[in-house]
Amino acid sequence: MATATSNPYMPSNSILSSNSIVHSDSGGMQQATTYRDPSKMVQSDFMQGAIASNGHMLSHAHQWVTALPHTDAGSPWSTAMAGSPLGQQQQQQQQDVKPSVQVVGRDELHTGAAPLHHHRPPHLPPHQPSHGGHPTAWGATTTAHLPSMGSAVQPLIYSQPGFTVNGMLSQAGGQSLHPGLRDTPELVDHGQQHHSHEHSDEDTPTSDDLEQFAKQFKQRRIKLGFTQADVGLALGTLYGNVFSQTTICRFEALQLSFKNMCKLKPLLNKWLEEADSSTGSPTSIDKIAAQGRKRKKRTSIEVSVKGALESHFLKCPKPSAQEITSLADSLQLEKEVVRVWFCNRRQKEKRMTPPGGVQQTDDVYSQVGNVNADTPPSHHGLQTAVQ
DNA sequence: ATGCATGAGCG
DNA sequence: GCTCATGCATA
Repeated sequence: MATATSNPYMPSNSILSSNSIVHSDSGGMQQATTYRDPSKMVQSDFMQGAIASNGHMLSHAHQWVTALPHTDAGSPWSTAMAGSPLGQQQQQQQQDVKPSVQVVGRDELHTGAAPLHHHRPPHLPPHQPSHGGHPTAWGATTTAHLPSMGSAVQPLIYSQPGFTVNGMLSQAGGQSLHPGLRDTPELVDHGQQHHSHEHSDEDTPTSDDLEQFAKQFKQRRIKLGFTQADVGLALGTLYGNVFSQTTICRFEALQLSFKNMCKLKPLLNKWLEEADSSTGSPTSIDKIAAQGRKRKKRTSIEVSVKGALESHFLKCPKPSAQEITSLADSLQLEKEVVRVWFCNRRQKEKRMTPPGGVQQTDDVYSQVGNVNADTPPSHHGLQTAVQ
């Protein structure tokens, strides 16, 4: 596995910060937390790739995992991404890790990809490592947020017209989820998206475009022999923004918000072009070295408890602090856990592909008010088929 | 592939 | 405290 350690980014301060905080959180007794293991290795592309080889994990006991490998490293750009420099990076180590070896997780297999070669997308010298890792409560590294894209650099247009979620719908752009939401600008909306269909990346794509692109993207990616993790890493070397396997996966499955999909599409599109044009050189980026940081152990909520939460959610998606407290109390969960659960549940509601997978039962065909982006359901190919 | 978590922003 | 973008850790 290679945890190489050689990365351009991140010096080595990492390892030291680890433990110390064990912090047993409040109750501590969550009934269901599973204590598993923080394996100490980098999991780079783990699952997707082959689990075969390793796969073992050990278990530790604290709740707060200590030092995990964290790829934050990839995120050097902390806030300063402006233009900085840095560059150099050495790519490479030895490569080919994935394609061939890969036992290939899922997709790759059935689709039949049998990549023999790997190409290596040319890396550009993008980010800079600066980023100070300021230790925060328990850890340190910063998070990877890219200010850059969010605001300045990228030209995105956030449109979020009537997009809302198809599944749940909340008709009209004002979705039911209430408040805050994005600012909801009305900027886009008017004009523009209706006639044009094939926009590539410049204009705001429609849900259909995104769905189509995602599907195509996945196919190409697989054909080329790259895993989702590879792509995420490549984006970092190419553009300075590293993404995890999770994000790529969610993009392909349309499990991101419309806005987020729009933001990522151009990047992935570019990678695609790069990828299929460059045939041949193998590379594999390095997997970033482990970083130390403490993260709360993932709480595992029992099914029955989940059911209860789910049912409360249906009644009230946004419980007040008090309600959360009492709910937490009755379910014997930490308040924070419950709060986060609701946040995540709400977020799920906003994805392009609805939570239950179930779309609104009825009119899938008769769409009503969505003018533009609207829901993909119509012909939704739903990712179900694929993955 | 997904569940729970973190953290930047924004009130 | 929420939303939103993201990701570690998991199943």
